[in-house]
Amino acid sequence: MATFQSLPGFREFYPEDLARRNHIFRRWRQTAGTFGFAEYDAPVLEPLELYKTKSGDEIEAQLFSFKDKGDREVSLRPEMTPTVCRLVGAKANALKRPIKWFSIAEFYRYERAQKGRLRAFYQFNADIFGEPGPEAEIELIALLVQCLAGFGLTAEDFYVRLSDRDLWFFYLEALGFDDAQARELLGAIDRFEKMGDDAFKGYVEKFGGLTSDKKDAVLAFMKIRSLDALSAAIAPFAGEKLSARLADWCKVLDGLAAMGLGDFIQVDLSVVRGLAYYTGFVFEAFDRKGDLRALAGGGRYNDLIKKLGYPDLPAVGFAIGDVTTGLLLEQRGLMPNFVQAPDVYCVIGGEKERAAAFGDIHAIRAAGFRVDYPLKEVAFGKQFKAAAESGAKLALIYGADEVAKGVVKVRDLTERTEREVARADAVATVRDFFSGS
RNA sequence: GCGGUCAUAGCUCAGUUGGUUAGAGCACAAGAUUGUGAAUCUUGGGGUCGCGGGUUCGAGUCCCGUUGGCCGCCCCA
Repeated sequence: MATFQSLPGFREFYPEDLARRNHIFRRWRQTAGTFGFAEYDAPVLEPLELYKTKSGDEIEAQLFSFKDKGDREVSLRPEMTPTVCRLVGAKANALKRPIKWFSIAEFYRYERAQKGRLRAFYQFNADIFGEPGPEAEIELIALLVQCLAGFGLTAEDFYVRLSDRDLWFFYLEALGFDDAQARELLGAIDRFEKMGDDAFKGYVEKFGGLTSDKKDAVLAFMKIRSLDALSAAIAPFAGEKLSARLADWCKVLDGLAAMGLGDFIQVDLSVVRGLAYYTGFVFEAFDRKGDLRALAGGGRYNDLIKKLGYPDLPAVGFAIGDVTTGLLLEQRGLMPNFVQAPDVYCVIGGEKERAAAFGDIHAIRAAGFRVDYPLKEVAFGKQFKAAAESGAKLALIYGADEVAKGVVKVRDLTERTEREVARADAVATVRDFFSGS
């Protein structure tokens, strides 16, 4: 038994695992490119203060934080948002708007690992800065959908729940709650799906009770699942603010529908997101079966960049995790089986023939084809077996007879046919074979 | 941080009321087989039975602790 293990919640990527990870990353990167997002990267290690400023001192319990040799308080990054806010904030006045950026990076959180949730994981992050209108939400939610649909997932497999913290605050204010009460209630709503009525215990303890008619009003708002129901619910409090907000909602839903993505979107006011810094639209992606935790989450955070000490810059963004995405793709049979098959496998008679084969092997590789061959002298029978098992389409046979004649035997491993070609034509023969197939 | 549950070969697992030197299949390697394909047969390497302690003449098996995995709670950027 091995003496050393990887740390809890950390993964090791054997070649097959890395092939799956790369498949996910490749699709994300390609999709973000088609949406006109530019890729960036940033340090893995950051000053601890960056996260405390953004999320409060309590966050330290969830961080991989420590003191470095220069006595600096540092932390491995638990998320990208503060970092990207710094990058954008530092050059806020020099960057062309809208700023559309994405990254694929590893993050670290000191928490108990569970299904779909590890201590080290990758996220695709996408953000739009400098656009206060709902057009940014359309663009980002469309990107989110395509980052999952690109794997072959459909509206049967996952959906995006869309909600709005601004509307919640308007509504709760109209019901007579102050700001502190409203924030506590949003926390309760966030937990309600899991805990039921117990979710309101914290509020009752803090503010000494919740009348049943007000609680019913909150629950009713939370159960809203359509735009019609939403506009009906806020109609009694109609005002300029609310009608403008409703217009934003129409814009987002109409825009996504015009892109053909209507089936992926579900109005769902029970989504509020745990974090306090979200300021408007918030959204989360889930699998339809509902046996996985969230696939992705995001929303608008217009005040955060200013809070970190930079110019006032509106922002909206989301992140998709690699763990849950991978689980869903496995569940739906959408994770391809990756085999590292060579294009060509060389069968080599003996040490004398090896030199001749080496010349061709290198030339064919230089021409861009994947070539493999046995490193040691092996019986012919074994080599043919190895050639078949390798998954190569073509075998090149360098036996004593062929080398003496100045030819190489080319065997089509699928058709089980073979012919001899002049050694000088070996590269051209391989190229022709693969350009024709 | 809390609770439940599990841990035997690279993988899946068997291992009797505690009893000799811990097994099988798959995988890997060698041979049968020095010129043609996923077969077959033979053979081999691989285990401090997660780790530490205890009970016992004797522990993979029973007890305690610990580490790790999985599931749930807290949290979820």
